[in-house]
Amino acid sequence: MPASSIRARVRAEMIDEIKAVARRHLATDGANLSLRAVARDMGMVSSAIYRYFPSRDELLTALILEAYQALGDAVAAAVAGPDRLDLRGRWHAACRAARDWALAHPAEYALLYGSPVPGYAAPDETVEPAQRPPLTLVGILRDGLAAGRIDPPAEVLPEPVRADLGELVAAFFPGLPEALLARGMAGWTQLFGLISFDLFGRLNRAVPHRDAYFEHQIGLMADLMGLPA
Amino acid sequence: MPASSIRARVRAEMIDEIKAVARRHLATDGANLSLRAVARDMGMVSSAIYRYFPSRDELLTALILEAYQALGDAVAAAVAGPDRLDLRGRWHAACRAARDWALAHPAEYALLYGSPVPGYAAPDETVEPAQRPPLTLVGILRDGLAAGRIDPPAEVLPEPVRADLGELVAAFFPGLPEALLARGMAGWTQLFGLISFDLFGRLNRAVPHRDAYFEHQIGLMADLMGLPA
DNA sequence: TCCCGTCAAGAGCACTGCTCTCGCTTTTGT
DNA sequence: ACAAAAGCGAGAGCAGTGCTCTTGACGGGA
Repeated sequence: MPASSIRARVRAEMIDEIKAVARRHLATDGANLSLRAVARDMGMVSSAIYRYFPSRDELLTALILEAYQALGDAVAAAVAGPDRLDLRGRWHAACRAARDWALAHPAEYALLYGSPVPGYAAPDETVEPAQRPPLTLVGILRDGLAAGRIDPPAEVLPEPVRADLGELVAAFFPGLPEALLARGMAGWTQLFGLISFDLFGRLNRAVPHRDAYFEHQIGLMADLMGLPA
Repeated sequence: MPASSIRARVRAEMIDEIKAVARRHLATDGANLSLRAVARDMGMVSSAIYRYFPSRDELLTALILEAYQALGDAVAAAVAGPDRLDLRGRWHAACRAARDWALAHPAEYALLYGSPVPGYAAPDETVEPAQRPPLTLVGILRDGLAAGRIDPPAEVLPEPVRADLGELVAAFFPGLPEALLARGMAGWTQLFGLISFDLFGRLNRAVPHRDAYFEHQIGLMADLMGLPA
């Protein structure tokens, strides 16, 4: 008796192939990719797809999970590249990795960070992978603070904000000043905004040299977060 | 002979009603609203809609244009409220107006700033209205600089960035230092990111008090842009 | 060997955007 | 005032969609 029966093996390969074909369709059709078209591309009848994914939304969820995984891995790998205390280098590397991944997989990025798909509600299993990129970014600040290379911001946060961020600090970065977390989240927000504007064509006419623009704007946020030059 | 014939009057009313019904459907169906459903809601047959909008995309374009107009008006009105030299007040008012409009019209905001609709290419007529909000925001910086209340940033921009932003400066804000424009665009990017994260549910679990969070993060960007307290 | 579970296939339902034709009414030109 | 032209709603129809259900064939565990 094989550890995985022939059936199970074939089934796993089928699922992988469906996801691969669906990813291709995602690039042209966005979130309303067609199961029938995927089935056609695979030489099967549409109803057969439902043996592997009980609905179109489940297929979407699988693609979303894989995309989060890929983006999270890319950012994590980038952040681990430079010396641990080269804060600015790590910040830039992480941001660049996120943007590069997005430019290489625009449809998947849009699926993750674009408008929510009308009838679709992201299941809970997506929340943890979705948190990885911002957590990785803020991790740079944690490291810098621990090494004494970042001075925590002087400002005191107004109350409801401090309490909310305090919960996040307690859960993910014990000891991190809330004001520093706030600046880290600003950096993450800016990164998302820069990538989205770029990808969704908002800079098309205005800024021809988008790589350089991105690097500079990312550097501005590094200043705001207090990363030493 | 009436200045506008009965037919023309009825036609204009029809177009308005179609847009109104479509806006309602937008809220539930997002960008894939259905012409047939709109027609059903109006008690007509689907083919009749095509007398008024030659395609679904044209209807979308009309909705997009009106949405840009509404958002642009809201931001412009907010910016004109406070004293002209109350830079921080104007910045906060403008950002708040944009967010309020987005929260009141989430589907329309998603149409403007969410993932691009798959088969749809925004016609040229949308580019000017799309520029209004950021131009209004940077206008605050122009006013502050002219009044001597903002010190232009000390940094020198790396070359391709300076040249690109120089074109924008020449076109829209003659005399404005490119570095200041860069910071204004960072503010606009951050505003878009904050609203999107809020609207697309990315803060749901993490930040319960989103109004206060928004105000604080917007204030951070005011600091970055050099707005005096 | 037998039988149960899995599979692909096909038909079918309700829906979509869009086109075309058919009559009817309003507007326009003479 | 009358006819031609243009605008209009209704309906049928085409190709496509997600999804369900039934049918028949095949493989693997007992």
